[in-house]
Amino acid sequence: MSAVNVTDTREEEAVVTSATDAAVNTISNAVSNSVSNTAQSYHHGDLRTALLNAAAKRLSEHGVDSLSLRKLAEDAGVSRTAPYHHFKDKSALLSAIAAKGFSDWHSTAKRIFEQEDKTPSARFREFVCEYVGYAAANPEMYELMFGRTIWQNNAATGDLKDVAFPCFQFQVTMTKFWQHKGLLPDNQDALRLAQVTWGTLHGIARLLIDGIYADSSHIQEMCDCAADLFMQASNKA
Amino acid sequence: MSAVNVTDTREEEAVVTSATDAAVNTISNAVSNSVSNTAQSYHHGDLRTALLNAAAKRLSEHGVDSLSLRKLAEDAGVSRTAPYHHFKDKSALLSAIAAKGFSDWHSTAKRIFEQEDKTPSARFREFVCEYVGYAAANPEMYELMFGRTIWQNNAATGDLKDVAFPCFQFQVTMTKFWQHKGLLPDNQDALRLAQVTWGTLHGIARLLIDGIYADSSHIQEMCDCAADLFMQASNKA
DNA sequence: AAGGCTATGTTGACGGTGTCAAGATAAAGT
DNA sequence: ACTTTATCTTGACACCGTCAACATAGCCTT
Repeated sequence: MSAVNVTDTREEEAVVTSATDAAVNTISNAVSNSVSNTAQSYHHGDLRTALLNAAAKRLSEHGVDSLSLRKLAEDAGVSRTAPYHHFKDKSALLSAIAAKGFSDWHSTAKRIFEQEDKTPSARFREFVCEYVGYAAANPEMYELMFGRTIWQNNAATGDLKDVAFPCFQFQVTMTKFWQHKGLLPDNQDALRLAQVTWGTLHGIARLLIDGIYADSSHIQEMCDCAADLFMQASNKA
Repeated sequence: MSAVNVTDTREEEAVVTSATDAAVNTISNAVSNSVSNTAQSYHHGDLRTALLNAAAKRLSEHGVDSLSLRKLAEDAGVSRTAPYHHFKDKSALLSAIAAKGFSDWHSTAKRIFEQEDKTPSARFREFVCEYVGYAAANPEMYELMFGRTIWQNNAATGDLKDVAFPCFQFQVTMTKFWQHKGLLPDNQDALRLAQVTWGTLHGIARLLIDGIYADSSHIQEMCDCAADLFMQASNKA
């Protein structure tokens, strides 16, 4: 890799190596960053989104635990502390990724919910399957979105809350609709019911993701069982 | 604390400090370890359980994220790598703590389930509340037991699985009983139903612990709602 | 009892992490 | 043109898990 003769001082060697890395990474930036193709020397241009992209990639490929600011900085061809000019700390960066996840899921949920050509019952069932399916298909993203990493100690960013809360609210909206349509019992408070139904999906998703006493070959059956259970409950009320 | 004059070599200072710590911790060991009360110089005596105790304490007080082998070793008055003679790695130590948690919970579940003087319905409701209550009261332990830290990549120790699986199995046993008593729908496979009911409790617990759109002041209502839902479902079947 | 085996404890070292402080550079506003 | 501000840099610090090599002490065999 390096043609530099080995010196006895480690500092010099380190400097040379890092300079080489920087050059390599600048090239890879030009390739992956479809915007600018001339090598930018000092300022990156759009480091924030570059970091988020690199993070999303690493997240899906190597899991949330392998996300380090240093690696992301290296991916973006930038020094280790550069990210701090765009994110307060690691948690803030993770929050930003999760925010995109919530935004995406919110859209998906809306799309499913608003399919006028299907019966409410069919949509309800589809929603259940899609929810658990999304979690099982994107375990790392799901883990990040709903894991304690982001939410513990009220560490969630304001930005994150702004995106996540409407997503939660939508769950209540749907619950009310399903209650109205007789798919869910009408004798329960909508908020509580939303928490419980969502809790069920969340719980199933986590048991699947963590591989605790449930495996992905039974997703369909578990979803059907859950949907049946809820819809059966409505017949009594 | 130390009357030793400050020397210019850090190594000496470090040695002195660690020796002092060892003495202090030996005393505290004698207090908490009811077995031996004479100061042991080199060998700890029962480091394994001392580590587990220290871990349990740190876990409940400062959370699972603050658990480091180095701190635990220091708590036990022992050098940083000593724990490796009792646990393969950090994950193994965490597994051992979680195993105790499963064992404890298994006992609690059994006790609730086997109260002959109460109706099955009352016991079911109590079980739901106790489950969520336990999780909310011991969030860090619950997080450790059911979090991905231990289970990801099939990293769970054989010992852990040996304790956890009977715990899971018991959930199925109870489910069958409740189905038989007409508290849960009889037209569903017991395993699936166990996964779904447990998933519900698990999901509610996690939403509460992580503070996601649910807070602990509504535990009772949420548990009642969940119990109602399940029991209502049985009336149709 | 002597000697060796094994369990247990020790320091040293390595590579990894998040984060702060202080300085360098370039862009943007005056 | 000068200054301010945003961005990026290296240096440093305190942690972390873990391996390797060595020290000690208890136990077991002869």
